[in-house]
Amino acid sequence: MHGYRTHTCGELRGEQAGQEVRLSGWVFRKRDHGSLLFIDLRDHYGLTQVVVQPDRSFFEHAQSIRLESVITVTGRLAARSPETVNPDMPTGTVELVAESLEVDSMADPLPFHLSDEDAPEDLRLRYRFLDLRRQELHDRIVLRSDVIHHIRQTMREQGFKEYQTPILTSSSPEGARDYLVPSRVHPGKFYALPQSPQQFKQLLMLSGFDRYFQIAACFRDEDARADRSPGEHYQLDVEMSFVEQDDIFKVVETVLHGVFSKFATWKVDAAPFRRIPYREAMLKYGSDKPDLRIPIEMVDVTDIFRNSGFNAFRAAIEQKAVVRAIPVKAIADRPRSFFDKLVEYAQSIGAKGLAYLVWEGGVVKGPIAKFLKPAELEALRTTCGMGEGDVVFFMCDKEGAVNRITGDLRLKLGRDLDRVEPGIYRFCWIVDFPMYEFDEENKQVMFSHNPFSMPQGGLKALSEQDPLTILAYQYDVVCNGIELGSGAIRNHRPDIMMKAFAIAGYEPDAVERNFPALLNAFRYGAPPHAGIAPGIDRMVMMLCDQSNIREVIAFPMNQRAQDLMMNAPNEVSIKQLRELHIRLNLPPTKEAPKTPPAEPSGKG
RNA sequence: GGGGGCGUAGCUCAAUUGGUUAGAGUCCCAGAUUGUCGAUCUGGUUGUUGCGGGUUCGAGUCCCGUCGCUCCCGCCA
Repeated sequence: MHGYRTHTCGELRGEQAGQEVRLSGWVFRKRDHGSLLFIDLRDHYGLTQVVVQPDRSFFEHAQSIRLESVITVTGRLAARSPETVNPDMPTGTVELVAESLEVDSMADPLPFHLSDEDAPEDLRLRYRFLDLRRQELHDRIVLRSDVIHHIRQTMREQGFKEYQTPILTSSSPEGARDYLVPSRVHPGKFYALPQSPQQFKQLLMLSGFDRYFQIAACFRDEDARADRSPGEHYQLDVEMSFVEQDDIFKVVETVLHGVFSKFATWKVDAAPFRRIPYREAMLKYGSDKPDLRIPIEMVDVTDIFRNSGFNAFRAAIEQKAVVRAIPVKAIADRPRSFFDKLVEYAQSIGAKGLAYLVWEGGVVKGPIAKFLKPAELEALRTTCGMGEGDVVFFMCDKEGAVNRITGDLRLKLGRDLDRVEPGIYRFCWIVDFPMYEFDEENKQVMFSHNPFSMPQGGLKALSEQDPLTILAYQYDVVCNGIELGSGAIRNHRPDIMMKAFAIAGYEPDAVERNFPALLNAFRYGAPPHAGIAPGIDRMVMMLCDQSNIREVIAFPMNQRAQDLMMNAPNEVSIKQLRELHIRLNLPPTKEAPKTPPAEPSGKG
């Protein structure tokens, strides 16, 4: 007989009754009847009830075993009598009658209950190895593994091969903050962890590999959010040669539709996913990652208000403000407090105000109705599709502010009115992103996305158009209001790239210096290529219907980018620092600002 | 860097308007208990109310500061 187990804790059924079996696992629950002891034994696969009879020599020892200790039990598998069957357990028709019992590892009392959902998160993170024993989290990590496996399989089936790329590479000036790794051999020089394998995957295309994918670790030193883990995250990194945008879309639609259909119970939008130009998304949804489950679409009504009697809007429009309508069906019967609170909320997120009109009882009511002529009201009614009982809210401000605030209000209305379509994943592509945007802070034109994207119209557009009107072959895939991934048709022409960077204020030698490999490679025969990188963590998060990304990562860092279990980051020895030619220059600590800075030591 | 929320026993929570010695469940410890499956019953231990200061006759409660966690903004080509 095997030393630890003949079966797992999840597989025994009535058919094996009478057999001699051995199980190993954790003591999940104990029910001590004094002259009879039940132990629910748990492993990765399930739960099996062990019975210890009072005449066994190890009975008292078994009574004293603490929860979560690891034991090995040998005995005869017995069918339970009908009245003692537990229909809630897959193994509920049998139990293991212990003939011998070995404690492999006695557990200390736990810092929190494994059954308890509400343990404080810092405690869960510090004892993540315990937290991971909890069924829900355990299942999510298993699901993550299954999702990744399925993705690899689907990509292989579509003709892709997985290639690895370096983790220690060089820092590049664009994008997020880099994680840096000092070089011992080259004093004063640093490696950077890749923010993504962007340049490597493009180089693989230049090397002729044609169809690349990788479940790639990406490292960005940026602050966390609920859906953004600090430190590292994983992407399904994809790159293809000799393709057009639609080829990328088709591959991604196959993967995403496949994964979401296989692993989720919700319905999934059929491919091809809806395509929405960036400008249209910003107007209709106030966002470049619209939640299409909410049946509210904004409408531009600037022209109707341009010459109206509502002076507040008219004056603002003269100062280049726009007016957007948020039409909402069937809420005229809401109490006054509903509207007051919404106005208050709008102001709290930066709105100057929130006007609205109510179509009720055959007339138009609301704070601004008296300023508008019948023809203007009629125009608003038809433009916004208003009927009896409907309400339209108006927001007037500069376009950026209007988009941000109406986009926020749309999400809030959808949630508060319970109008988010349940049980479905609504996918879309956002396409035609602008190539550049104007950076108000530095008063200059900058890339709005990936600088390696191909501008629509190529060199001609770069030479002749106002940069802010140039679109890029740049696209995002979005699901239920969450950006799952971003990609682009790459710019494989050095001449176009130099021009594109020049517009964003980069001298040619600066471009050469920052991207030497890629630019150089482009001069030796570069295939047109394109790619994308959907986020794995976010995918799994959505499949589990979790709002926090830490819930789908086995060993996540906390919001301040600390691993509380491993105590990372931590101090290193002076010897290590000396080898790296590094001397610390620490800021004064906050607790004791008056004490002089400690000797730059870093012991540990 | 900025804003919001939270912080009471190992864990989950309670504590009237600022008013007695801060309670309950769970865990843990001891005992009882032969069919439970969140077993049950009896008894017991467990507190710098995050920390520091202030107001007050009196602070878990009010005020100020600070620390920690978290959500958001900035940031995330």
